Amino acid sequence: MTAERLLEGLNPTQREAVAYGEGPLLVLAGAGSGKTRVLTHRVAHLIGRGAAEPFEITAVTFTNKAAREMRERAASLIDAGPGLGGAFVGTFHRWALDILRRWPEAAGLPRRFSIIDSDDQRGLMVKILKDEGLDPKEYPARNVLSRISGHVNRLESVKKLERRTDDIRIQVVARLWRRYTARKKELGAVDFDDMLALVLKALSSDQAVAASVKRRARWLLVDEFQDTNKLQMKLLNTVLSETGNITAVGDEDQSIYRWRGAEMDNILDFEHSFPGAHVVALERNYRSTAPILRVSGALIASNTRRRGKKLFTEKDGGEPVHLFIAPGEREEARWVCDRIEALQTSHPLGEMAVLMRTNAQTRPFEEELTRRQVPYRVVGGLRFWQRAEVKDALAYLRLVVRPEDALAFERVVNVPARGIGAVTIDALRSHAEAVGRPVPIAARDTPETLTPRAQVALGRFFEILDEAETQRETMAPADFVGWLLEASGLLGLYDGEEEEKVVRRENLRQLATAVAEASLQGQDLEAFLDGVALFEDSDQKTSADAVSLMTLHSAKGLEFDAVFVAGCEDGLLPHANSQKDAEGLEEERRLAYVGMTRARHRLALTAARERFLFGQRLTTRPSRFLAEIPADSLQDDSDAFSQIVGQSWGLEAAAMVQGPQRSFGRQTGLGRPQSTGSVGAGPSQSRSPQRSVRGRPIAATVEDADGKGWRPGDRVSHQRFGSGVVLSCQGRGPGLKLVIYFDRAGRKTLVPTIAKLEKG
DNA sequence: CCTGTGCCTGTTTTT
DNA sequence: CAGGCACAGG
Repeated sequence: MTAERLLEGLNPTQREAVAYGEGPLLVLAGAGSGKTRVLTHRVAHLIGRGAAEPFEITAVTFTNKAAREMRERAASLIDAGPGLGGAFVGTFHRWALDILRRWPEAAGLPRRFSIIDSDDQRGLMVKILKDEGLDPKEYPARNVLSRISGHVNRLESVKKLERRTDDIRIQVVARLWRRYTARKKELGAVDFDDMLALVLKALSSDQAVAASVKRRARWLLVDEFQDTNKLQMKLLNTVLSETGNITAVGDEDQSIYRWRGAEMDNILDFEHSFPGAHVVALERNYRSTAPILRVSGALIASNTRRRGKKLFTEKDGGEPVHLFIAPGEREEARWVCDRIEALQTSHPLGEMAVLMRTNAQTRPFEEELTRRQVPYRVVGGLRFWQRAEVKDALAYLRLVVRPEDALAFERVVNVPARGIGAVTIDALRSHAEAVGRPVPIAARDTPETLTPRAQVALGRFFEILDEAETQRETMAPADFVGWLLEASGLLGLYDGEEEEKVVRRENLRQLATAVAEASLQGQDLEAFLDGVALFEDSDQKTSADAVSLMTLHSAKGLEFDAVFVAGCEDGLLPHANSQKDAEGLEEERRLAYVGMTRARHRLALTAARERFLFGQRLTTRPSRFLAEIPADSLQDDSDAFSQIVGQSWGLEAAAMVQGPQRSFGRQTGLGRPQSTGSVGAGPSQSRSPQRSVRGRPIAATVEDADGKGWRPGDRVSHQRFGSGVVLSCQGRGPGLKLVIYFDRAGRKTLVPTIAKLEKG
């Protein structure tokens, strides 16, 4: 397409962004303002007007989904085929991995290195903790790892940490960090953070590498800029050309990865970091109706950390945003499904989505949709590649590709069970250490310290691997995978007709299919495994006509005709773990905003007054976000009872969410007060609505030292932690401890008399 | 050395 | 409710 044609059909601000010349450019792209359009057109326009050769363009995104879309759309504009004439369009991690695979030695990596996922990371850290004799409760592996990750992403060194001699815990983390780094080096493995950090290392240690990468990044484009962290920012700065041709596209209102190190300052202070930067704001929204924009705009206006922009639409009219407050999560799902079925006549199922804060929330929706035989798909969630049987199969493949892969070896040397247990593995490890070689290589010596039985078993295992090596030469990749699944005995593990086994066999079959597809696209096994490590989904076009269920995080960048944001309850959205500081709360608000702005025509917000949490039925409270939306912008579809209740539960109550909160039964006078001062299972308890737990025994009341009765489900308030709900009671009398889930502070265990707990 | 059972605890979001 | 983990028995 010619350069002029590319500007046609764009609005003035879009055109300005697309046609802008050299130097830093920040495009503030509100939700639905044509961000991808601008990005892809800019890529095409750079080439079309002769400013750039395709291979001088590097465009990075955060998700594979976004990368794929950008690639496809750009390809259709520049008619250079799917290869984009050599332009790089992909995720940060793919970009990094390409560099590391090409120049591993510049980054200090072995020629063949492997990538470890978060499970592997955890496994390594657990071992290190054991080794150090540390209490895993005091130093949870995941926690330690996320702290390390935070340091890496903030460009902080171990040395800096070690200087913090005032804090023993920090010292411990520093030591663990060192050991973790050393362990990865031994294994020839890199984690996600390493990928980016090591590219930085390669760029600074090797001028030739730096020159090559920089040449290809002469025009640098960055999507979702609001989610970049310090490390990524440094990386961008390092490869940036002298003319500073960076195009950053983003929206601070959609920054949702603070927990992963995202620095909103990168977008808020862009002009400061890149002097002379040109800023274009895209505020015209093409996606949503006016009511949807009004509601989402009202919500996000409560945030303080923003540059501030106001989206507008030229579209008139539109369905009002609906609100539905259900008695429980089953009813919530039922209502949503009613709506979905009603909308089905005018919208394809693929254009509808139910969005929620946590993955666990999909359950009732899946059940309800299944019952009604409405096709759905869960996006993200328990990932295909993360399933145990798939990871086992991948471990075999990794061993074939990289025989020295110790992690893969240890994972499957005894899968299926061959009589190689912990004792044998330990012996192999010490032997490996003695000869100074990786475990899987050293294990070939079949050391005599092993029991005869283990020696034989190990021999058989290596026979399989050896044969695999020969088979691989003669077979097509997919056939080879099929053969390996059979020969390894993995498939045999799931013989039988039980549901679970059938599913697992099916998953393994799908893996083989994925390999076949990859090889059709010219990928060999190595490339396939890399793609898997980066979570690149093999299912290219999930155009299936099915309702989408997914988290708010996964929904970013997508759009649907109809969107349901479910679980608008305090502690869930905003999530209890993110309410400790104002920053966390603002991010939750952005998350809700992202969800709402996915909708084109219809948006509904739903909540449940009771919900299963920690295996118990608990009374919930409304999301404070509901109170931040003008009531006249919402159409309350709750049933008559819920509407009365909703007045206090849903809207007014949310407004006073900071203060002490009474349970809904009391406020409305529809239920009886909950066991105030009364002890034992009196009649009042079984009559109040939230007590009637579906077919489950009603928890007994337990007295504290003052004779006050407590039991699971009671709402309580605490001076510091605010309000919450009792999960369980331990002991009685003076020794009574209550496990409480606080809406804001999360889970705590308290002695009621000491903590001065109050009811309500 | 493997497997099964029962207890316990923890539950956010993802490249 | 679920997954992880420790322990006991085969």
